[in-house]
Amino acid sequence: MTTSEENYLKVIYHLSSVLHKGVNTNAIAGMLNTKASSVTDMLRKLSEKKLVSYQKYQGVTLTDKGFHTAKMIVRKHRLWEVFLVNKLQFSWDEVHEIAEELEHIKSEKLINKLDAFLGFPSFDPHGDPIPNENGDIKKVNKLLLSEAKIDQEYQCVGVKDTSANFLQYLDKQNISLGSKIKITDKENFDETLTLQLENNTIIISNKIATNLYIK
Amino acid sequence: MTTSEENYLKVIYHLSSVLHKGVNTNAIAGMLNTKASSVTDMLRKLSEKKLVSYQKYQGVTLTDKGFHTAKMIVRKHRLWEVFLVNKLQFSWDEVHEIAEELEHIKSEKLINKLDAFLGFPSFDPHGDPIPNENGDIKKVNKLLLSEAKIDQEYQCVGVKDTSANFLQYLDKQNISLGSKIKITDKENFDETLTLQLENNTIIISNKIATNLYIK
DNA sequence: ATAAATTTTTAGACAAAACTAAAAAAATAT
DNA sequence: ATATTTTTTTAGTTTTGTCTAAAAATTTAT
Repeated sequence: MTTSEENYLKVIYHLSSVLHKGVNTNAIAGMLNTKASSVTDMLRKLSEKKLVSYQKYQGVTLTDKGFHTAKMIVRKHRLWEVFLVNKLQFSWDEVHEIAEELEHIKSEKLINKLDAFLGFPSFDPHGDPIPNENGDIKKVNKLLLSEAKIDQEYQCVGVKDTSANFLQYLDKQNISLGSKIKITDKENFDETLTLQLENNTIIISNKIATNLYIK
Repeated sequence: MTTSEENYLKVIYHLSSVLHKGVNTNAIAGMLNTKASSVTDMLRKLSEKKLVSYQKYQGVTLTDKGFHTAKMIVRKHRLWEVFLVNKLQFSWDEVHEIAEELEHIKSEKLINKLDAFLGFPSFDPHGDPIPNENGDIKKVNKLLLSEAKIDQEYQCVGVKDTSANFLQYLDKQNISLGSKIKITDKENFDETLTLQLENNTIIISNKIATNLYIK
C-alpha cells in the first residue's frame, strides 16, 4: 500500500461520510490537488485491489476492506495528533501537516503501543473520534453552534474546520475543547451570535458558528 | 529531498566514516540492495544538488552540506529509536526498521521537541551517539571487546552489529548496555573468551567479541 | 427533446527511481 | 606490457503517479 493509495482512500472515506453516496472524481481531485484524469487512474487501481467499488462515470464507494483500511489510516493520523499535542506540546493548529506524514508509517505494533502510551484516547485534539484497534468509533451527539438553542448552556466538543487560521482565531477568543458556551443573543439579519463564555462575552459571525461543534 | 536521496546520503555517511576515503559505487549498491547503475544515476543527481562531490570512476564523498544533512538524518533515526524503546517499550532488536521510516518525517520542530521530550539523550538504544541540533556528536573512547585486556573490568557501551539476531543473543546472555564485563580467559587457538559478568560466567566466540563495544 | 455545459475517461507523455544489457574504464594478474 | 577481470558508466526500459489535450458520457438548460 503506497502513500498515494492511502491518501486516496482517506479522502474517499471523508467525502463519503459527508455525502452518504458515491464520491465524484472531481471531488477527489479537488481534495488531493490533482487532476480528474489522475483520479480515474487511481480509482481503477484501487478497484483492482478490491479497496473500492468503481464503475466508470458512476462515482466510487469504499468496499468493506477499503473502509477498514481508511479507518486505520484515520486512527493513525489522530493518535499521532494526540501525541504531538499532549506529549510534545505542539499547539492544535500545528499538528495536521506532521500527522499527514506520520499516518503513513507502517507498523501495527507501533500504533497500538502508541495508543497505549497515550492512554487509549477516544478523541483527537480537534475533537474528532479516534477509531480503536478494531475500527470502532465512539459516537457523540454533537451539533453545530449555529443549530444551538438560545440561552441554553453547551460545551465545545470539536471543530469542523481544522485550518490553522480558524484554530488560531479560537485561541484568540479563548475558546478550546471543553469551554462552556451560551448563546445570549442572535441577530436576525446575518445570524451573528452573542456568546456568554466563562469569563467574557464575545460576538461571532455565522461562519464561526457553523464550524464549532457543541453538545 | 526525497526518501531515496536521504537513504543514499545516510549510506555514504556510514561507509565513509568507516573507510575514510571516497566511497565505491558497488559498496553503496550493496548497502541499499540496488544495482550499481542505479547508484551512478543517483550520484549524478546528488552531485548536481551539491550534496556529494563525485567524479566518474573516482568514488564519492559528502560535501559539508551533504555531511550535515546526513547527520541530521542519523539524528532523527536515533532519537526515534530512543522514543520507541524508552517510551513505547519496544525492545532494542525491534526498532531499527520502524526508525528507518520515521527518520524521513520532515519537521525540524518535531525532532527538536522530540529531543526535549526524551531529555536530550546522547546515545541511542544500541549505544550509538546522537548528533545534537547542530550536528555535534559526543565522542566516547570505546573499544571492541576483542581488543580488551584480560582481567580488567569494563562496561558494555554499544554494539557494532545491530541485527535482531545478535541483539537477541545478547538478551539471552543477559548482556545489555551498562553491563560490567571482565575477561577471565582467552583461548589462543580461536580467541574464544571466558567472561565474568555480574552474576554468571559465560563463554563467547571471537565473532561476538568483535561486535561488542566496551570502555 | 435536443443543445449546451459539465464531468469523466482515454490516449499519450513525463519525471523519479529502479532495472538489464552492453560498453568503457580501471585494477589485477601473468 | 599486455591480457584478463572487475568495476563503473551508458543506453534503453519499466513502474508509479502525475500531467495535458482530446474524446466520450452524463447532466443541465432551453
